[in-house]
Amino acid sequence: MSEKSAIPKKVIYRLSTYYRCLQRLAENGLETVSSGTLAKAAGVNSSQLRKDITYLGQWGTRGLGYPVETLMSALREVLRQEKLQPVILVGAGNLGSALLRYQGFQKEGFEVVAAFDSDIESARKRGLEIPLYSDDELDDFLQKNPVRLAILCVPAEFAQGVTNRLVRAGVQGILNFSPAVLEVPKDIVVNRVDLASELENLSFFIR
Amino acid sequence: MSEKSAIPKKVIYRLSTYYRCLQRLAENGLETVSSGTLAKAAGVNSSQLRKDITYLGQWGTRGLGYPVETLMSALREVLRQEKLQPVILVGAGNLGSALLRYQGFQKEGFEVVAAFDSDIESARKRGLEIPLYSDDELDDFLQKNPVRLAILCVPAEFAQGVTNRLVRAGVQGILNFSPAVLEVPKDIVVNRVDLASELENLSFFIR
DNA sequence: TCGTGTGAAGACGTTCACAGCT
DNA sequence: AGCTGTGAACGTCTTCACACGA
Repeated sequence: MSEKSAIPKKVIYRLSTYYRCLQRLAENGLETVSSGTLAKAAGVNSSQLRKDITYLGQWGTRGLGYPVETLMSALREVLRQEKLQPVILVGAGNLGSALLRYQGFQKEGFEVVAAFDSDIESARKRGLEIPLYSDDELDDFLQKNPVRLAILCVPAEFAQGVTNRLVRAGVQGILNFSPAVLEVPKDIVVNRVDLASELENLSFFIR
Repeated sequence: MSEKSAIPKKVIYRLSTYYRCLQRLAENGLETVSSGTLAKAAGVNSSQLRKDITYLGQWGTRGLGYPVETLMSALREVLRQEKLQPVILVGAGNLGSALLRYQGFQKEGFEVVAAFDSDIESARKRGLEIPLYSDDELDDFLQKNPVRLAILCVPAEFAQGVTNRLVRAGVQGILNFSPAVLEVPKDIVVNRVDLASELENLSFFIR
């Protein structure tokens, strides 16, 4: 994990949640909000929320609460939502093309600029609107268009190989949807999302 | 969270990972594996792995390691992978229908038995092969087909309402893809997967 | 000697409780 | 009085280090 910032990963996730809650409050015309109110909306303890927010500096007014707009722009800055971030997606199979059709990333400030697949013909058949390239063109593409974030949806057995190429080409963050555990240099960040594990986990905890 | 079991949530996630790593090892004909080897494959510390495994009982042989097959069946039992689990999906919009096309849940022992959407006509146009119903039929369906797990992909503003109906109809675990924070009775388990937050998080930690 | 199982230590994250500002 | 900011207490998770069995 990068040593640049002292904000823990868990806090960053919560800050995203706070931001979304603030958006709703702002839509309702609210101008200030107390830690208690915002905490309830975000499903956390109010002192945790206060502590999380002090990572951004001191924005609150004692006796009053936090100014909604100011807090939101502080969050946007920390979360790098200020500008559109380009992202590539590797592995346009079932899950990959599913994610491409899903427009949620775009809405949150990310633009998927290209997709790569080893079997470009099958991938084409899925009728996607994003520029689609063969795996072989990955290195070329990244040389011409430096992109720092990649979404990885290839089968587990290819995940490490593709990862190595991504890292060599300068990608610094990988959102890994394959069930594989990736080995990367320690300045590269990997977030794994394992959909099957999430269901498995639920299935364990119900009764 | 259910009090039935003393195994922490984080451990359950790791057990899923160990299981997948063991599958690979078993394919290669390995019969026993040491904590060190398996830990490396799973990307964790070896004493953590040993501690996690003792939640299942004592399966290892000192000086030798763990018997691969035995350990796998112990894991299958704990993770409830023994039998196919029925699941419903609510919200067949962009993300929902994307997940339906993705066959990964099926592969891991879950069967999506039905999908629900408020706008059944638009949803039909997406050409899905799973039985598709209107939201109104949710309660009826669950009365006739008790299902304990639901995947929730509706927009944030409808998430709490749908959740309430799911809970009333007997659903006990919800995999929540909407960015909303859900309020549920404490015997109901919710796992949230927020795709945009995952990218945001990466984007924060790179440099 | 090799590798598990585990108490103890340490790191990390959360909650409490209250001083101090408005 | 209301609410933030924060040290201190508490709890949880991870790692260490070593006794003990094969």
